Amino acid sequence: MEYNFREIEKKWQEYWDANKVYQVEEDNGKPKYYVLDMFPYPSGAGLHVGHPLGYIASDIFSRYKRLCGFNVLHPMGYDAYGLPAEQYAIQTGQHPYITTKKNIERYREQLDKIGFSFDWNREVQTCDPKYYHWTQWVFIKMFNSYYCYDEQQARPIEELIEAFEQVGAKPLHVACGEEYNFTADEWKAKSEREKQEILMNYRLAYLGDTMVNWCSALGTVLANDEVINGLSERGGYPVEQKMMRQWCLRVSAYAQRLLDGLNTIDWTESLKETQRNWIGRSEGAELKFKVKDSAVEFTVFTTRADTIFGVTFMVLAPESELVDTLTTHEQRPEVEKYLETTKKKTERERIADKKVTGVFTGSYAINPITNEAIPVWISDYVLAGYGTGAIMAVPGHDSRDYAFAKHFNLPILPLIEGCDISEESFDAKEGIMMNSPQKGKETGDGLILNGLEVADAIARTKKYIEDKGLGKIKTNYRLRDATFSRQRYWGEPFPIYYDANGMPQPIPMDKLPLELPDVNKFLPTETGEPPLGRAAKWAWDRVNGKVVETTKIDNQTIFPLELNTMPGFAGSSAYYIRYEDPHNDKALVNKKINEYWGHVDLYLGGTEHATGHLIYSRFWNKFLYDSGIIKDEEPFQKLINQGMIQGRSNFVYRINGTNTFVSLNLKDKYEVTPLHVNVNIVTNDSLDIEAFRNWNPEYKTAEFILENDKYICGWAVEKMSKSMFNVVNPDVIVDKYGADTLRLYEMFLGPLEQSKPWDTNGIDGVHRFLKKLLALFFSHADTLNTSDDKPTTDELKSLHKLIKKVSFDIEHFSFNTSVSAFMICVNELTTLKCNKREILQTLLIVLSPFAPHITEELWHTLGNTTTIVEAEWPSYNEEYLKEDVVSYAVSFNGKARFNMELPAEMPREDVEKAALTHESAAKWLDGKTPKKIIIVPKKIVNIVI
RNA sequence: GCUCGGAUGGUGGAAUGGUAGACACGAAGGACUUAAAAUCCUUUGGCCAUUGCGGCUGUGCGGGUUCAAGUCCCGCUCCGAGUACCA
Repeated sequence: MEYNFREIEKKWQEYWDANKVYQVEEDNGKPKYYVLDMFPYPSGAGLHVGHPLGYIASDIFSRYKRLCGFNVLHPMGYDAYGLPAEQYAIQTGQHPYITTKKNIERYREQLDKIGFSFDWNREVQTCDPKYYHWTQWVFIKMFNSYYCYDEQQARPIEELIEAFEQVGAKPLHVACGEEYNFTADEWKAKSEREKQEILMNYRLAYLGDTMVNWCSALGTVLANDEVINGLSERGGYPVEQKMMRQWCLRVSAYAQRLLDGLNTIDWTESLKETQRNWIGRSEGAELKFKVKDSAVEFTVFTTRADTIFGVTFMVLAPESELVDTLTTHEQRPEVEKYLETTKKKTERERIADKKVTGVFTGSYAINPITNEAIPVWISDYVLAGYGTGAIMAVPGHDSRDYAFAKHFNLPILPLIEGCDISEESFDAKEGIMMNSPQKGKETGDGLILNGLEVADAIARTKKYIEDKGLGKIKTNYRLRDATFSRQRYWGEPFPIYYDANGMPQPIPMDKLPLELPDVNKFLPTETGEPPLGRAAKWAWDRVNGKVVETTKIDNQTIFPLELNTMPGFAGSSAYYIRYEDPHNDKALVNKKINEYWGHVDLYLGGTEHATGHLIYSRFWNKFLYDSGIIKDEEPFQKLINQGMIQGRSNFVYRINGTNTFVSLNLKDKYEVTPLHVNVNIVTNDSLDIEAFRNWNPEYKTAEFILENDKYICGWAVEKMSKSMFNVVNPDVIVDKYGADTLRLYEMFLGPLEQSKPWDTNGIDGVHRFLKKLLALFFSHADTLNTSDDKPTTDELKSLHKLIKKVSFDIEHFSFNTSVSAFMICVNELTTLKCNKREILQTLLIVLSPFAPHITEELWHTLGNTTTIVEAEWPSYNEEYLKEDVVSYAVSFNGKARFNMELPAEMPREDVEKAALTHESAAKWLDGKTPKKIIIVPKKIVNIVI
């Protein structure tokens, strides 16, 4: 029987498509299960062999859940806004929409070949106005909301206005960018414009002057997670800090809930840890310092309140507003010179430059506990964006303060008994306090920490600070608000126009979507405005509620529209919700439908989204939850990170100065240069010499020194990339071996969550397995050769062992060992010459999630008229797994020595006796009486001598 | 620096504290064949013995707990990932 996978796979893919086999609807009679893959950005290179890894795993799981009786939602779509299409547009003038559309078609073609069970009826594309309608809608809702800490949720902004009118700002406990203390009367006295400006500090989507990561090469700002080591994630261009007026999302308001939520979801510990670090909660205290001979006061944040007696100087960030106030006349020239040099440095240079720099302000601060005057310095090692932008420096116990003190010759005071600070600071939070206060410097009813453990000293000091009103206990988070503006064309337009006061106003919800306008070029304008500044038709007619020509702007009825667009994560933050109800043009999602599908039960994707998409999406989701739009607070219940597939590059070795190539194991005899060779012309590390000659004209006349008549290539694991010639397309594999082989092989490669190189060396084994499977069904004459006889015990044993193993493995995402189990089972059945219909039929069901095409084909060959998708997952029967005869391993002092076969039901004493009287036992016992005999359920008899 | 992973044959990788190396690749030998492909069979961690069918050793290194450790505990080494002037 020939395994004609091309014909089989084409036939069933067409059948599933024509009969809408994988379309799902809400069904209250069945439990739901939602399996989601991170949707891909459709790049021009197409899918490589790494992409489908997660998709195959999730598809296996979906198919399994379906067979178990769940109503499975398993959709797919495209994250279609992104930089590459726009960069390509800038270079070629081709509209990003065209590029994107073409790439999506290619992706779809590649995906279809692998036989996924996606419900394509639910496909979404983030660049589709019908989709981004709801991205814009959520943005307006965020604009019209603020965050209330008392209720721990987002509330409509009208409630805040009402509170201002009744009690003013001071008593409110809400998230805001700037602290206000106005009274209700003061609020009422403010102008409309002033009110709007104040409200902007409370909105969850707000326009704010913030330090942004500005990338001039890309001409846009970037979010924190898009910057890696001071370079842009895309392209690796330098990024500098710049003050800009930008749209931001108040993600920081949700910091605590984002942290708490991690305890309720089933993610890997390492991913949760990454998010915890990113959120960066730190508990400490804010402490007020008075400035000597001045009314000025400023606050610092510290987690080490216990070190207050070791503060020998203060440091301000260069960007701090206090710099100007605290700089004395004499110091001003020097300070200004310093500010000038730090401003010129990019973030990257600041980090890279390990040199200690700083300047004295001329002012002194008063330590609120010791009342000592200490100098205030400025240095760029203090960040403006964290805490208060000012610190109390404790050089004895902080390495950065230590380096600074050493450099500028400032005093260093040890505070912990027995610590050695002659070479470096003692940063550990442990030990017994001393010098707190120093001998002879005790004050009145002062604080005494000497003799306390650090942890107790921190607690005591915090309490003292609060009791005396010197400051307050404070929790800080590292998590910043997300900058939400991009100076780009290919993104969602903001549904915002600017009124006569220059204040942003959302366009009415019922006028959404606000469609992305056409532009003649995709670059920023000559005056430096974003590309949307080129749009001819990009002004808002408030009266008629529509977009009109830009030339008509009069700031009376026609207003300018926002020129920025939204970042990549805007469209990917709620796509999972949209899949639930993708065609709804009245709401993001119908409430009843969301009641049914709820959150994603299983989410599969790469770790690279840990601090980007997976934070934003959780934030976005919590906001929608607060607004009563969806029912679950956490979007992704269980999350599995599939590992990356790396490339496995092949090398040929050219003898220097010749066009002769020498095989791997002979290369040491020559002076050679290794060269990358296209992995697609190498099989099992053996080079296809003809293909190599044709690959590149340079090698047309190449000569070879072979070993065993073969040219063996060297190899290395590298990133999969075009330049290494190691990119493997899934289609190539599908054409050569079929989709079922690809699916099985990708799973067989190793544990799902582990990164591993793509290596086709073992693919023949998996392909062979499918051929063996076919052979079980057919006689040599290509005719179906199955029997309706009752299966034997051995056959049932083999089958039930398989069902048990595969069920367990799928639930635990251990797909690689499942594939092994199939191979073992088919080998056993082949040995048993099993052709029993009952056995084979069940085998097909269990295999079908992994290899849907061939199982479907055989399923029908056996005479079934429904698809295998409608079958029922079999349960296993322990009865069949019992053994009649048990093989015991007999060990002496834990070391196994011999085996013996005994009836399964034999009592313990008889097993012991059999072990001791076994002919092989005498040698090990050597006449001694055993001290102890242990029989464990694992069929091991351990005899302790 | 900090946090989290990981280390098992020539290779990818199996092993709820219980016969380490399942399964697969590769390699070697053999069968079929004029030959090749395909297919099938045998061997395959290392060392020794292979005209005694056995012995020793072995999961990065050093200790420990246990009748029994790849697995648990303590201390290292190396590799990978994330993160970093976060006070």
